[in-house]
Amino acid sequence: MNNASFNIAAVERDTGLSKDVLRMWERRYGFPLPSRDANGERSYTPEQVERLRLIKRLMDQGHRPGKLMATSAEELSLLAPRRATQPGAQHGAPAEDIDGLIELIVRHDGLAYLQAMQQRLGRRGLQRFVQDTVAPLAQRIGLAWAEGSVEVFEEHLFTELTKRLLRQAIAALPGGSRSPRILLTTVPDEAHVLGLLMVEALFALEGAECIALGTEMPLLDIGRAASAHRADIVALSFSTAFPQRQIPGLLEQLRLVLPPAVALWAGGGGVARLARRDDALLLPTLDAAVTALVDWRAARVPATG
Amino acid sequence: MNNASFNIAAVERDTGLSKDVLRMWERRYGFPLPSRDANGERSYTPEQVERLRLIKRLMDQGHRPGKLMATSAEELSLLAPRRATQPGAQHGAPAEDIDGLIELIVRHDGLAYLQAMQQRLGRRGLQRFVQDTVAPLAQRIGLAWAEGSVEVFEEHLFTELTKRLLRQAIAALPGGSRSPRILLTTVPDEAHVLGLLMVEALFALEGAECIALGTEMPLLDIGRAASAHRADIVALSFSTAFPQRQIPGLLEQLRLVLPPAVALWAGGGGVARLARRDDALLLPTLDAAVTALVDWRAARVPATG
DNA sequence: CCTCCAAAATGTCCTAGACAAATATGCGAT
DNA sequence: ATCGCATATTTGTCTAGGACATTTTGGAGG
Repeated sequence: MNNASFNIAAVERDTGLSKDVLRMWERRYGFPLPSRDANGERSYTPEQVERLRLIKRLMDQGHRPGKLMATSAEELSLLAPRRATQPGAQHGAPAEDIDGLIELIVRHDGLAYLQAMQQRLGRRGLQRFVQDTVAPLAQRIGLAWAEGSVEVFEEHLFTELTKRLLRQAIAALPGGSRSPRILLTTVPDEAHVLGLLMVEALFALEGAECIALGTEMPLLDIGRAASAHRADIVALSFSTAFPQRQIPGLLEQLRLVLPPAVALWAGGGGVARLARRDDALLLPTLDAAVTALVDWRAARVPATG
Repeated sequence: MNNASFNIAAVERDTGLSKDVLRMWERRYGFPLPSRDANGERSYTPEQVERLRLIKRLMDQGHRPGKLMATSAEELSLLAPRRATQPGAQHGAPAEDIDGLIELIVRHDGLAYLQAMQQRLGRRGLQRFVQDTVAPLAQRIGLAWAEGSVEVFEEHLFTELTKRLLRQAIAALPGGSRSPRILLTTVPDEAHVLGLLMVEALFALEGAECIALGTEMPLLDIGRAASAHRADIVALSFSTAFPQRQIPGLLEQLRLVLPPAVALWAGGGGVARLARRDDALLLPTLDAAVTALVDWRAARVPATG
């Protein structure tokens, strides 16, 4: 029923592992060992792709490839997340509430999920909704995906529905027109948008002027956009899934293409473990982001006129 | 002011040209010829990156790299789009109206754009708004980008604002619950979502049950999502920017992982030049998509009960 | 228990060759 | 002249294996 075969480009597409890595693993660990097609090119089975996706998931949790390659399929599926959940930021809704929402997602009941969320939003107001419900929910879904208890398409469904909720809520706010003017986006290869939306909601609640440019903006274009929109601040979001090692280089490079007067803020779970820097302000939590906005305003002599 | 340098990975990120291609061009055409850093690794200047982006843009319009490499910067910037605008689908709003909307975008006046669009939506209704305004506007922006008269970040702004409008309009519709159940998504590397939203709006207007899963779903997950949601149809969208040569292989492969009873529809400008196939229904226009939905319903014996 | 250093593990870059697929070109026939 | 077809060229992607910077682990010594 499922005798598809994958060439190396298709495997790269579906696993996110580069061709270089796939070939290197084959050389070093003997896995995956694809058969060859008529042209002598690698041809992977769906089972190999499946195993690679599992391995990728476990690696994102801190496991090392060398060990994983030597592990049998059954043992792999038993491996729990290695890195402890950071216990911070657990204020907010009780865990059962969040679990109930996740339950609706994995039952694929989008309608019920939307209704439940709508209700929470109405009851708590946007600010607390974002901080108490959306943020922990997103974190929990990410964790559940890492454990394997939530499928990729279920995470996509969650993201899509939640995006819609937040966008609607933001649209309902009076358009912020107080300074600062904040440009929101992500770098290429960072497609996660929820973090950006959460912070946009909070900034908009504070009356800041948010310019949301979606995700995956090339660095040179971020620089141009900042100039064109006369932004005071460029705010980037990095999810925990984004390769951390790349972030310092990206910030450094972006700083070089950005007008010096424009502040560079980087937020999201991806920057939590990074060291403080001169060229960018790191905002690992939503609270930190709001504080930064307040501080920014305080630092400016209020032009009362 | 802008003395950043790009390693080959950064160039790949920002231009979309693979490392293989960059090295091959260097070997064959002598451009780009990056300097080397202390480790002997390629180091590109911002000017080279800029020129590569221009070349990529022109190639997407049908120019050949061999010619472009030999052309001077000034000559390059004069090159017009080579492929004629497909003159079809030009019914709808008069060109000046559309140009006016684009004018608002390149002035970076998001608020005015939203208001103008909101007004059009109210006046014409969602269906005509999508077909007469959003579709030609998207096409025109794509063309303008290809010409170089619209920047990447301006296109992002347009997409972002228009997405919000369409999402809001769709959310305001009564949730469709008539069959068929249609799962909407795109394949990995296809991040364009506007086409998907336009067709979602039209399908939702017809009362179909749309399950939007966002973009870039790995093929294996599309198969699982279709089963989990008991979808009747999987609808994919391919923008004109998506490499056409890859589409047939993707459809073939997806067909293999999809339950046989599930129909596979592929729409968007990317499929316009493709030959008819057995394994998937090609829907190059929005009209074709709506027709396909009507036909699908007609083909089923209406369960009147 | 902590700190520091060596060793191992890992990813990314490198060169250079081969070849299939897409596209252009030229030729003969209508 | 124009159409169709065969040949030539152009182009992208794959292959192999080597090198090395960086990160992580593990052990020795304080």
